Amino acid sequence: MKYEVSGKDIILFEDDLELDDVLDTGQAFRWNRTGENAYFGYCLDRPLSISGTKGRFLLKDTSEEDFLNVWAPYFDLDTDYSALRELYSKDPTLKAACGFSRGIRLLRQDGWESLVSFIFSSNNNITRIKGIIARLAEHYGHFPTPEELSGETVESLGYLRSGFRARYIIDAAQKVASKEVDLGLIKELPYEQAKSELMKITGVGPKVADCVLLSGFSKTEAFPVDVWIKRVMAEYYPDGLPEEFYQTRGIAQLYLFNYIRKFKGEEK
DNA sequence: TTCCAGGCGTATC
DNA sequence: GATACGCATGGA
Repeated sequence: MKYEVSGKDIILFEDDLELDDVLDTGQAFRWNRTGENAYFGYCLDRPLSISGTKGRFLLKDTSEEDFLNVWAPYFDLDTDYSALRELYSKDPTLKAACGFSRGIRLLRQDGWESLVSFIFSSNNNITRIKGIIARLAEHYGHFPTPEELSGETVESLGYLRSGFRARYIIDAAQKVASKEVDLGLIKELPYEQAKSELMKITGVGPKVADCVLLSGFSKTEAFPVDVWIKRVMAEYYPDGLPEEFYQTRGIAQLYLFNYIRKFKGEEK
């Protein structure tokens, strides 16, 4: 990880990163494009303006402490994505996907924020998901805690216009606040058990659970299967993904998802 | 008007 | 355990 401190800014040097590939592809829903290769957004309640491309990035008005404690983990800067792409390139489809969007990384988000976000993602589109989460954070003046949300009702959440998902969010907040679903424990549990725990929440099925485990709990074995990935699997992997990718197949999924959606999606 | 959006819960077999 | 269907909302 290479970086320089420049006054109140951080200059980051990272070849395996493009902001459009990580902040605008449905991994996280709290980033808005402010210009070419420039975004403003949040990790929980920590704001950031970030811009740059082709190996050089500017993180504005932050501190070295926040960079090392918040943003370096968030952008997964300790993981060697060149090595991962080299591994994936043993497979022709993944090789094409890796070449298509080289700037992809896994965003390691907060577990609770990730859980809320992906519950809202169910049978929804990215624009609306972002709108719902923006209204939620604006309403509270910060990203609400499980305790705060557990006191809400379907009626009191009406302003979100989140439809049938409102009751799912309340159920999630209540179970997390009461530790019926212990997010601290989920971090420690192996993938399969962690998935079962999350699925105790109404509105969390296999796909949402995998998204949350991948993004919110760094379980890279989690492999979210949505309609797009179903198409990839049917067309390219009728016998399943090669076993050698199992441990990091969630990251492989990010490349495949972006590839099929942006590239194959045009053909429809 | 109809269809769809990074699914899930429920009923039914 | 597999399959069909409804679900709130809003954009195309």
